[in-house]
Amino acid sequence: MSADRRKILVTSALPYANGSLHMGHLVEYLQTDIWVRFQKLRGHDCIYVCASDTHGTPIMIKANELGESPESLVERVSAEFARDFADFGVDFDNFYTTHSPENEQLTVELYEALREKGDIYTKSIEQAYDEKKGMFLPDRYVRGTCPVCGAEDQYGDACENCHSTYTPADLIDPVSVVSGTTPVTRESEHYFFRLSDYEDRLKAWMASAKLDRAVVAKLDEWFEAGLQDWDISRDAPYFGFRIPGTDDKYFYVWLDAPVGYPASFMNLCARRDDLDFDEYWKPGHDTEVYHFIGKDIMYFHTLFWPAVLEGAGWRTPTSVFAHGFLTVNGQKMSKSRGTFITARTYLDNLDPNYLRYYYAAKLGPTIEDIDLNLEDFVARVNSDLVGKLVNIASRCAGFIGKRFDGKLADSLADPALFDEVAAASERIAGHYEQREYSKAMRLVMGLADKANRYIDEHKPWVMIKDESQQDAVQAVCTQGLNLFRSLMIYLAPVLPDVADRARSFLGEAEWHWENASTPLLGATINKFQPLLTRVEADKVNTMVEQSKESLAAEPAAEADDDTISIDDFMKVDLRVAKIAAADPVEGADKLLKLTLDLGDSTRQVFAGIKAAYDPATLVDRHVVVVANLAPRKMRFGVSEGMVLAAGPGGEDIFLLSPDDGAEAGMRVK
RNA sequence: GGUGAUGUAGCUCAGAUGGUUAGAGCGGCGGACUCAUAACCCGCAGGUCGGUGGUUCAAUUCCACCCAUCACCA
Repeated sequence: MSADRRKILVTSALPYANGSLHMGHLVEYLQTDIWVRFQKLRGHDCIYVCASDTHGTPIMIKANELGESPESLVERVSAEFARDFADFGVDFDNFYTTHSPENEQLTVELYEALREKGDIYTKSIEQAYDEKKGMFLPDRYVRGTCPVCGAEDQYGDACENCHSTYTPADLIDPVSVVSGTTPVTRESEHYFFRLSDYEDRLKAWMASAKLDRAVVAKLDEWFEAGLQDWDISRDAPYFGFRIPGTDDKYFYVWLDAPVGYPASFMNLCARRDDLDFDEYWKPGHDTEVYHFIGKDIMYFHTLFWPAVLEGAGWRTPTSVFAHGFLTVNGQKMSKSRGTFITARTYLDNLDPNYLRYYYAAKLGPTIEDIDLNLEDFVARVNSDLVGKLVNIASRCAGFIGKRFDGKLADSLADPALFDEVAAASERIAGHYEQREYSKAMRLVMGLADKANRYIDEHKPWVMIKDESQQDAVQAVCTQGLNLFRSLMIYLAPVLPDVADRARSFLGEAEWHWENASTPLLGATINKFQPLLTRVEADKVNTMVEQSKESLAAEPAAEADDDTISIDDFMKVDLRVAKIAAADPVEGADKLLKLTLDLGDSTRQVFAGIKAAYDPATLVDRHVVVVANLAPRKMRFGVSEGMVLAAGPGGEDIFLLSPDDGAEAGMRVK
C-alpha cells in the first residue's frame, strides 16, 4: 500500500492576530489537521506548520487603541491561538509568528532575489495621509460619501451600496477613521513587483498543481482581466519589516505573511536534525508542499505567492487546496443571532471531537461553503458517533469483560465480514487523500451499521444463557470489537482523542493505518469506559446564548405583507426619457448602452434588451426610466437608472412607452 | 452586469457517460429486542430531482433560457 514514504509539508493559512478564532477559522484548521493526521497514520513524513500573521496597519492601530505595543498584542493573541488550537487537537509541528527573525531574513532574501532580477521597481503613487497621526491611510481607513451614488459612510476603495470602485481622494467629505480629521492626498514612492510578467509561468504552475475546477475557473478569470503589478511597500509608521536600503518603507503585510510558512518551517528545522530546509523550499527535491486556504485568499496564494517563489528561484507549492466558508444554520455567522461562536466559547461547552466529526462529515475538496446546522449537529453526532460507532464497543465489551476476563477469542467468528471492512481501507484512504472526508465518513458509518446488524443477528445476549454457546459469545464479541477497532483506526485522523481512548481500552500501544486490516486476537483488553458521551442540546443552546451580543437597536421588523403605501411609491422617481443614442456594448451579449435625455439632463443607462431591439430603431423613442435609482457600477461603466420593460427576457422583452405628447423629463405618477 | 458555484424527500446530503420502482442518514409513524450511553434491529411513509422550452424512442441526468441563493470582480 503506502509504497513510498512521502515527504510532505503542509500549511494552514496564518490567522491574523487581531481577534479570536471562531467556528469559521476552524473549518480550515480541522480540515488540514485531519489530512495531516491521516498522512502521519499512513506512515508518511508529514510536517504541519503555521504561524500568527502579525503585521500591518490593523494590528498597529488596534494595539494603539488598547494602549499597548503591537509586539505585546500579537504575543498575547498568538498565545490564545495556540491554546485554542491545542484544545481542538490541531496538532502543528510548529506554530510560530511572522514577527520573527527567520521571517525577516527570508522575506529580505526573496525580495533581494526579485530585485536583482529586475522584478522590483518603484513608482510614485498618491495616497490619503492623516496629518494629525502622521501616517498614510489604507483605503479602508478612510470613509466618506460615495462620489457615484451619494451613499454615506463608505470605505475609501469601494461603495457597498452601488459597488463602484474608486480611490479615497474621490470620496466626498472623506474622514480618517484613525483621527477623525480630513485626510490630505500625498505622493509617496512605492515598490512594485512585476507580477504582470509572470502570466505564462503561473499558467504552467497552475497546470501542474491540479487545482480544483472552480479555482482554475477563477484564475482564468483573473488572467483574462490581465495581471496587474503588485504594490509591496507601505510607508512608515508601519508594523512590519523595513525594506533594506530605505529609512521609511516597509514590506506590505501580504508579502511577508506567506513567507511565514517557510519561516515557521525554518524555525522548526533548527530544532529537528531530520529536517533540511532546502529540501522543502528549493527546487530539485522530491518533496511535496501544500497550502490549505480559504477561497477568499486565493489571489495571494495562487498568483502572488507562486510568482514570488518562482521569481526568486525557489520551488513552487505542489498544490493549493481552497475550501469554502462556513454558514451557521444556513446563514452568515451573526453576533446578534449568537452564531458567531468563538473557538473558546465552543470549548467551554462542548467536546472538540463533535465538531471535528461534523465538519468531516460535511467537507469535500471543493470551495463550496458548508453549513453548521446546530440541530443537525446534535442529531448527527449523537446518532453516528454514540449510537452507531461507540455503541459497537459498548455492547460487546461487557461480555468480554465479565465473562471472559477481558480476553479476546483467538479467532474471528466471521472473517469474511472483517475482510470486508479491511477491504474498504484503500477506498477510505483514497477519500482522505482527495479531501473527500464526507465520503470517507459515509463509508465508515455504513460499515458501522453492518457491525451493529451483525451483533443483532448473532444475539450474544441470548447465547450467553446457553452453556454450550460460551465460546460463540466470545467469538461474536471479539468479532464486534475488531470491527469497531478497524473503524476507529479509520476515524483516528478525525477523532484523535476518541481513538486514543479506544486504543488504550484495547490495550494497544500505537496504531497505524494498516493495523485496521489485521484483527486483534487473544489479547486481554481493559475495562470499558464510555469513549464519548452524547451532545446535550442544552449545552449547544448555552453556547449560542453566550455568543450573543446585545445590540442597542434591533433592526426594524420587516412588514409582513407586501403592499406599499403611496408614500413608498412616490419615492420612486419615474420619468419619461427620450433615447438620444443607443449603442451595443463591446463584450456584453445582452446589454445596450442607452444615452437618455431627461429634459434637464442626460444620463447613461445599461439595459438588457439587445436581443429584442435593434439599436437604430430605438433612437428618439420615448421610454420610462427610474430616475432616482442608485447608480450601479457595471463592468462596462456606471448605469445611472433603469429603463422599464416587461417580459421574461431574451427576445421577449417589451419596452414601456408613453402615449404621444409626453416629453422628456416628465414625472410619471 | 460579468464570471463561477449551488438549487434532489421536513432536515443534512449522495447519485445518475440519458433508459425498468431516484438513494442514505437524521426526523416522523408502526413493530421487534433488551447486550448497549432510551442505543440497536425490522418495516412504513414520501420527492412531478428550482421553472419553462428544446434535442431524443426516452431527461431529473444533455442544450437553451429563466428564477432563487451564495461567492468573486484584485
